[in-house]
Amino acid sequence: MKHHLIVIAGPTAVGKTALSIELAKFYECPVISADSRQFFKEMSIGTAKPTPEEMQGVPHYFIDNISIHDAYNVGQYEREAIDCIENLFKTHSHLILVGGSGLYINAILNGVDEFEEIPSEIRESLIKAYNEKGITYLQEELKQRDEVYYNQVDLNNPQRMMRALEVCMHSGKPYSSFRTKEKKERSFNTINLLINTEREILYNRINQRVDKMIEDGLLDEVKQLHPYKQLNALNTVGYKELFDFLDHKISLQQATDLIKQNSRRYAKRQLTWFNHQGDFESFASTDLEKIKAYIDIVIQHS
RNA sequence: GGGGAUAUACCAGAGUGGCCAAAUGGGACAGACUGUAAAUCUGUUGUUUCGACUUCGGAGGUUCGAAUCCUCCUGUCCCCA
Repeated sequence: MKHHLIVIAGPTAVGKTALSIELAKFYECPVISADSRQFFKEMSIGTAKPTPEEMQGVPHYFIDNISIHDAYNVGQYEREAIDCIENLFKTHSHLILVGGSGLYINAILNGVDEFEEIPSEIRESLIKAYNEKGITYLQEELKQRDEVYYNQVDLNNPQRMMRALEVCMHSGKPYSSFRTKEKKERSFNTINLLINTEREILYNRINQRVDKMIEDGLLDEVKQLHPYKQLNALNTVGYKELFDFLDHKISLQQATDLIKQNSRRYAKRQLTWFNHQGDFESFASTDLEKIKAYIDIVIQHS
């Protein structure tokens, strides 16, 4: 019988974590995280990482596995997580994948294309050139090196164009030639669940959770990380706003209001992703019994 | 009690006779997404059967034409008493 990866996706603060732990206890299996910010051991309160008490003894993978000073990316995550999953399936028939990072979940479900690691100097020189010559430089370079992708990308998005350019420059081949977008075959089945709720309820949950984070000492956590605020890992909702407070740019009240607002927007982006990029069965986070029933049916039919 | 200022779309705020359904910013809503992804980027935001129609505190007036000028009313703010 084929193994089953139960995938729990959904917007921030819907209750994915609690649900995943409930299911993990029921199926007696570990949880694998697909949350691009809970990887970092230095970030806990602001990422709503489950505490040891909340985990209730359920083993979790890809939480606290790296440092904010490490370079990390989806490709690496895919390789490591697939390894981890295949290993765990040797001793488990079910596994739970939970997280809100659409791209990372997609890497597990479908895989990302293979790219070589790009030396960081290439990116640095691109950033420098972009800062000096503006976005038209990136557009023109890209048109030269990869007209196919040039016609696909959002030409206003410097991040996307820089990534494409660094691949072109390093490999000598167009970025688009690597983008096969082929779905990878996996050795296990997946059961894709989207946890969602009414917008108003979700927003209330977000607002309350932000207040709770502040009560739980988010500001202290952020103070510790303040010296490293330029690191990419810390370009994160809940952190960047409080850095601005620590830098006397805004008040604490403004910062918490902004965290709430940016979290709401993040949630919306997540929903857009899951609604348009994947094939998920929707549930409310409180539908534990319905979810189990659904999982059973899917397993029986596989 | 006297004097002055102000009233614009969800909010802030431009516009001071026609080029105004009304700049800009914010918010909200919607979308894109393959190594920064909690990131990065985009679109819409009076109604509409897309021809038009109703808007700029309220009521009148001037004008070919008003968010813009005049009169009165209402609200808000400031100064003097």
